[in-house]
Amino acid sequence: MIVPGGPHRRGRVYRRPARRSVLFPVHRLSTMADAITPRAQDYSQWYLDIVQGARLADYSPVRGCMIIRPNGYALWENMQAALDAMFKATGHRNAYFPLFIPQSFLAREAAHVEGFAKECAVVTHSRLKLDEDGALVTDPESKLEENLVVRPTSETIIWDTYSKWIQSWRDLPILLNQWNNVVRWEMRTRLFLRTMEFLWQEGHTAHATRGEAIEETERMLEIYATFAEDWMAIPVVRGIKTASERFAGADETYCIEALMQDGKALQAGTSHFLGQNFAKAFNCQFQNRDNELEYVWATSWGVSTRLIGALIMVHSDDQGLVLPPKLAPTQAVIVPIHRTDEERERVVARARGIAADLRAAGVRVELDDREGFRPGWKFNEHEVAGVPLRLAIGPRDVENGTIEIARRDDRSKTSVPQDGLAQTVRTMLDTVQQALFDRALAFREANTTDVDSYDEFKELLDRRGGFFRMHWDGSAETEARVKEETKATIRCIPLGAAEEPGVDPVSGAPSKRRVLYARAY
RNA sequence: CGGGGUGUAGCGCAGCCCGGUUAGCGCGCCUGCUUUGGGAGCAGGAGGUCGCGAGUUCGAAUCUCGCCACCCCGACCA
Repeated sequence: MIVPGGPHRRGRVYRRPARRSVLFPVHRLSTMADAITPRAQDYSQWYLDIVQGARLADYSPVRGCMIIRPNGYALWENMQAALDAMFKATGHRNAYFPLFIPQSFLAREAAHVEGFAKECAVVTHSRLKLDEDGALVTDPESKLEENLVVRPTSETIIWDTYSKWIQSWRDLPILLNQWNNVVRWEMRTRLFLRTMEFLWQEGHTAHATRGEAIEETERMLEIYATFAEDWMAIPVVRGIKTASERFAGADETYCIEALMQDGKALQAGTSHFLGQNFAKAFNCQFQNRDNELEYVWATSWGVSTRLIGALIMVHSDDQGLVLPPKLAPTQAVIVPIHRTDEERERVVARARGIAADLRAAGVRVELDDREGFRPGWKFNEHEVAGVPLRLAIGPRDVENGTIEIARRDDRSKTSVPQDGLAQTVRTMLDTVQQALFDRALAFREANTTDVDSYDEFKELLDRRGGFFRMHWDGSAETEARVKEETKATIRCIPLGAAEEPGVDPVSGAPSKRRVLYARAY
């Protein structure tokens, strides 16, 4: 409802829950006002503290939506740049399709309707008016002929369009991508991981053959996996979803799954082989070389700002955010240290020179010469923000030709010569990037367990979580039973795993292979 | 939608039981001085429709009723 005479704003949405001071007394020292809740104490609060502390996002006046702050958006821009280059390198072009979709479009593909109907924002009117009491209300006169749905994804409007664009095999393939926002009306939301509106990219391709479409689906999955591992430093399992976890309207859903530090899985990207489902729903046919009419084969694939959530949950620690250098908006920050004005002048002059050298060498560097903040305060701020390297330079360093480099990931400090610094920094950034991946991989391996007994599975799942490789008989019933009893789901059937006949420990039925189980976000 | 809780300064809270001047405290913010190699100290200052609306009362943050919002737990999910 709209409150007359003022903006509709009543207190904050998503009030930060009170710290559990009864269970965990938090000694809030005056100097530690923004302390991050330890990860081991309360993982959810730790996550929220990092998002707030690193200024990645803020809450919105609308429940379930978020404001992405400059630090968070810069991260997203770096992700976009890397992914976009990979999409272009594989022949894709960007385009833009509208936010609003005629409601009737959603109804065309049966599985699609079922999957999305319950979470659509619907536009029914086109204007507001003031009523007798001066309150702003929707004008009943402006009711739309047909409701518009705010896109939860764009398959329908895209396939309506493709059906107009495609007549001949010569029109294929169509390889498009779009960077946009979508809305899914979620019950429970969490910053970055699940919000009602989110930013993502959605690729939509049209192909003449089934084989070509499957090849595309797999190619894009591999791009996502490469991006996750090489850029985000997050090891992922490539796999195929079971029927129950499949995208609404897909014949096959491929995914990459990552393991978070609390032992829960996160789906980090999906690539769908849509078969001819949307082509049939939107009557999209082409004439092949033999002059026959055929339905077009489709794929779609996407990753979202949820990746930022993954980044946080895989690498960060109790000091705050930890970012992989390749995606960090600022890769190195220089903090000058000085007492007197004279010292300040000399130190900052040297720091400027160093910053220029680093910048020339392609390092994203920031010189933090703000006045009114003490070095220790700056150290902390950049640490919470996840800047991979911190360079501290004081009067002694200026004299000695040295500089102190502190690594964010392992918090080690070393003093190095200013000579050849650009090379030193670049090498260290590479080292950090690799170290983050290695650490995440070691964690995942230590938390991936082969289990052959349902009891052992349940016990380990409760005790420490992680990925479980367990035999599955392939039935939806067994899958549903495990979900019901343990809240764990089959994250995927890993690709490229050797067939390994065995027995499903849940049902006792024979199984062809192990699948990956976990509790998931 | 069911169960539990909370609304007091930008943030975190006290005050409410037992009504009584100008509603406090910490952090943050502003100004000045001293500081500056790991979250500084002192002094001064700004900042409030006590969620909203009725009622009781000489008097309501405090008592009563109604409403609203949000949080947590459950059913859906990139």
